[in-house]
Amino acid sequence: MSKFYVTTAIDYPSGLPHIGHLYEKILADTYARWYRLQGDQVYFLTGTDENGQKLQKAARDQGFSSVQEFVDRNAGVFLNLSEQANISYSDFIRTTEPRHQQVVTDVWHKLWDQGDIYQGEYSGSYCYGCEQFISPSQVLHQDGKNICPVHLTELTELSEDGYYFKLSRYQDKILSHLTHHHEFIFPETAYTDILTRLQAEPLKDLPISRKNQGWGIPIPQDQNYVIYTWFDALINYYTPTVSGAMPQHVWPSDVHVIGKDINWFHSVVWPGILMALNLPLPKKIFVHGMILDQDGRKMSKSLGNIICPMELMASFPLDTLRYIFLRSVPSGKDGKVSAQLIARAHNGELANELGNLVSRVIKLALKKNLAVIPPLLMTQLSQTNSEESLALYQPTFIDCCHLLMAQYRHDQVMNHLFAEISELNIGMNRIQPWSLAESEPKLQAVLYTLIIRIYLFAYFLQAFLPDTATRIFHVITAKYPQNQNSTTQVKDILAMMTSRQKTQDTSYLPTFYLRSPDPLFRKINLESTSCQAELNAGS
RNA sequence: CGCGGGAUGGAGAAGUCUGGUAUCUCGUUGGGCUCAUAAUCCAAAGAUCGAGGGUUCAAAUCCCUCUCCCGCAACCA
Repeated sequence: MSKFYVTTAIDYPSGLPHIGHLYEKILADTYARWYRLQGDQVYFLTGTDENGQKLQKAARDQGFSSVQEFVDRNAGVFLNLSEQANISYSDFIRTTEPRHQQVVTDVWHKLWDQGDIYQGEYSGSYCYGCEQFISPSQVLHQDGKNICPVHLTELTELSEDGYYFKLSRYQDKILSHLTHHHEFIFPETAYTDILTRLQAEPLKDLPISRKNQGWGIPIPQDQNYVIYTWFDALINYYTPTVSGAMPQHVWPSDVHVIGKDINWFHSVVWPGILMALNLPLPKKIFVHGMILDQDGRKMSKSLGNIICPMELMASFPLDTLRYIFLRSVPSGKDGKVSAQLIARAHNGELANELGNLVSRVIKLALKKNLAVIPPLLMTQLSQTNSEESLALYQPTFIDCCHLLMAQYRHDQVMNHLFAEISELNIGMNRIQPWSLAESEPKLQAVLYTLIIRIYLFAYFLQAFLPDTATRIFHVITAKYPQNQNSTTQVKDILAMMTSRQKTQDTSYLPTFYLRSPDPLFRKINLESTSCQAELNAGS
């Protein structure tokens, strides 16, 4: 049994969750569920990034006297998002927790002792209004002056003492790791992006301290400073593996699921820190795309096209949202999402194709007095197979899914899975089992084939649409020849099917018990459907 | 000349590396079936593959130029 450690980025709770937060959690959750299904020991970390001056400022602006109180409240909102979305995380980390502060402090000591952290002077454009240095990329230029993008006032050129992480020392190692591990960053575009930037100019050391204004993790030997948020935030992935929440061997992580705006930190800065600590690097940085609005524009407050995840979840079943995020948004690329697109997929692909297939198969069986369907002899089953080309099972199917999941192409796995549904609908129309008499063995053979394939489909669907899978299992239950638990049984069946397909042995196949189904997906009225957020946008 | 991605039937995408009758989904139109959630199945119509030029027997695909859209640009997290 192997382990699988997946993380999301930790959310910065200065504001409310947006649709990207939900998307990222659903992605990570799907991989967690997938590997759990394979029997792996899965660790799934998500959480909140609670340090930084921006939070302190947000708390003050919103009239909170205590930053901690503000942070507690907002972290609760994000925790609630994960709960509402049924995210199967195993640990929720908050960077203000003592366990994290302890690990960060230890890391600081180690890096300081070995000379990877040093004191230096930082100079840049400082804004007294923001009480911080403004990044050169954000500074506005007007009449030869540097202007603060927030306050629109002139910036002051200042220099102050601070602490630096010697990132430059690891330039060659990072570059070498990237060139030798093409698979380190997915997708390709995110990989080349980082690589070209790394090759373009030498790495600069990273300033990792800020003036202590009463919020943040203090620098152990210098209480005048706190640790720069990014430096402590990245370490969150490592924290649970040394603070006892997870076994130590869980590190290195198998995948960090992140958005592209923070790719640099995860693909360059984080490896640098880990190299300095002499720790193995994550196996993969999975950079997902952005959720865009119907017109392909980034959602932003100024455009007024924000879709609130909570309202989305109130308007649509969770599995419908997962379906859109996992299938319609291509893995590693941007994708468009709108209430209309969601409703269309819900009614078409989910209700009409999947929901209706389950319904028509079961109702047909019940009508033919076959509420209990035992497996037939293989000669009878394979007759259906050869004459009507409706196979009991396709051996390449599973290998294909595994391969694609390992390549983080969950969207293509969804395509493969739902191709099953299409094939079964087509096969059923071709064979027309409703015209067969109850007494004909062929009827039972066709129904058995249809049902076992829906059953296996539902088994894999558990990673993607867990609620739907559960409801399919509710109407199709399987009883196995030996009394083993069903999870391992399905894996056994698959193995058996692969190895025994050409033999006559069907003794390992389960008997299916059917129950009259409620609709898996109720239709959504396209006209009346819209999210409150979209109404607000006035579109 | 900062870096990168994109432009393909009405809509959304695949194909581009490794040139060779342009594919899929939705939508539209016609037909079939009646087991099913007015569902499903079959078929048809519809694209000079962003613009221009070049290489080639042959270009969505390779080369050059241009236009438009979108990200990123490391001390904001």
